[in-house]
Amino acid sequence: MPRILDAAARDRAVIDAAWQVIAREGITALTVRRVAAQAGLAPSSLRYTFPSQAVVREKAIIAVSEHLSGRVAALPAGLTGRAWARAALLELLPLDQQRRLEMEVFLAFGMAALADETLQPLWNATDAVVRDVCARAIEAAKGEAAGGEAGPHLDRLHALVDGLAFHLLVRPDQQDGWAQTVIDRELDSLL
Amino acid sequence: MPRILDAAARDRAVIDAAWQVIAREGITALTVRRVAAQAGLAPSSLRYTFPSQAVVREKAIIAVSEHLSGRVAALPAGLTGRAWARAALLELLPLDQQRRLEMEVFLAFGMAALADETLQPLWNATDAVVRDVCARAIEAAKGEAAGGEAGPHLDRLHALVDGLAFHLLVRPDQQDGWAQTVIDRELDSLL
DNA sequence: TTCTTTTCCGTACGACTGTGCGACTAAAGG
DNA sequence: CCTTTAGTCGCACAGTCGTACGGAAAAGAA
Repeated sequence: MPRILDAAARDRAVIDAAWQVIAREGITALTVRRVAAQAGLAPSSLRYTFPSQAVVREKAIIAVSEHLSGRVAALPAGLTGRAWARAALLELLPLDQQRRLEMEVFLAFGMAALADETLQPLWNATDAVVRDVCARAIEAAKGEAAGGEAGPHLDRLHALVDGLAFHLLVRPDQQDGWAQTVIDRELDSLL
Repeated sequence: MPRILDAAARDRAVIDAAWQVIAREGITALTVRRVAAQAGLAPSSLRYTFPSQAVVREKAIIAVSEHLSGRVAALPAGLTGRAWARAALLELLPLDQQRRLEMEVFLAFGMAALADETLQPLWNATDAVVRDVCARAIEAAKGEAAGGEAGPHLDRLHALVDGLAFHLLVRPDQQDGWAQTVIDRELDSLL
């Protein structure tokens, strides 16, 4: 067995290349050849671990949900209650380059999934991660006295978070603290 | 001068075809050949009035802003204050097939414009229409006593409207009055 | 009728796409 | 040394893309 390939590292490199291509050229440009070029591979080499374009798409969107839930799980253990809610929700917004990349891929696939039903289960799973973070943020912010009808609050917060993410991507000429302020007011309104 | 072409009717037909293609197959499939087929034209005939793919894209996104502002302007004249604000904001949500089509095209171009800077001025103009409707809704809901700092409220409402639109597209399995309820609560919170 | 102008469309070209296939290379076991 | 095997990659095929070009068709003007 020669030249053992670190499959996980290869996956990470290719997925990162796919994200870069999506962010720079749009999801239309997510082609085997472009991803391979971005990753520094020959297209035929890329196909050794990603046998088809569909696999590239699938792993790229799955990686978004893994990154999101991983980052929320890695929040400082000391955070509780409203502080945790605030920090968790901010992990869902494109407030730095890394989060911007993730949200760009997330929303691009969300629109793509509208027309490509093979993408829907994967994207819905990622969407469910976001929704779950929102739900836990509501619980945390409300304190122990939770329960009741979380439906309207959750729908509203979830829509607001995705709307904020979209606006931060598409209208980056905002002053810095804007989105945080909106989140803070939303948390206030929960009480 | 033979066979006089109704340029406006042709434009409408082609733009509608482009919208249908985007809604059914995604913005990746917005090709000259597919739009022509959807419009019942030969690709070469389409190019007589739409000389390039870029023109198709441009007219398709411009038409969104025209439809949106036209529909808001056509609201019953009797509506004022909060009732007008509610009705105007609901025109920005995909609550029927026509509005769904418009918002699907609007958001698809919004993501596409992230990677195609030639699309940005046109999409920003459409975004400005949405934002203007939000601003006027805030004024109307607040009553005559307007002025002051509309900034945070506007940013928040605008993000909420686009987030609601996105969620209605992508998670259509909601009970009916959900989005209206969210809008009503948002209008309440303005007072 | 013939002309003239507008509209339509068939055809072709080069570029790019996803994918299949087979040859090649490099390293570990014998 | 040779063999085996995981990994790399060149090449080719068929399909689609945007676009250019030139001729056919249609209808009012003469």
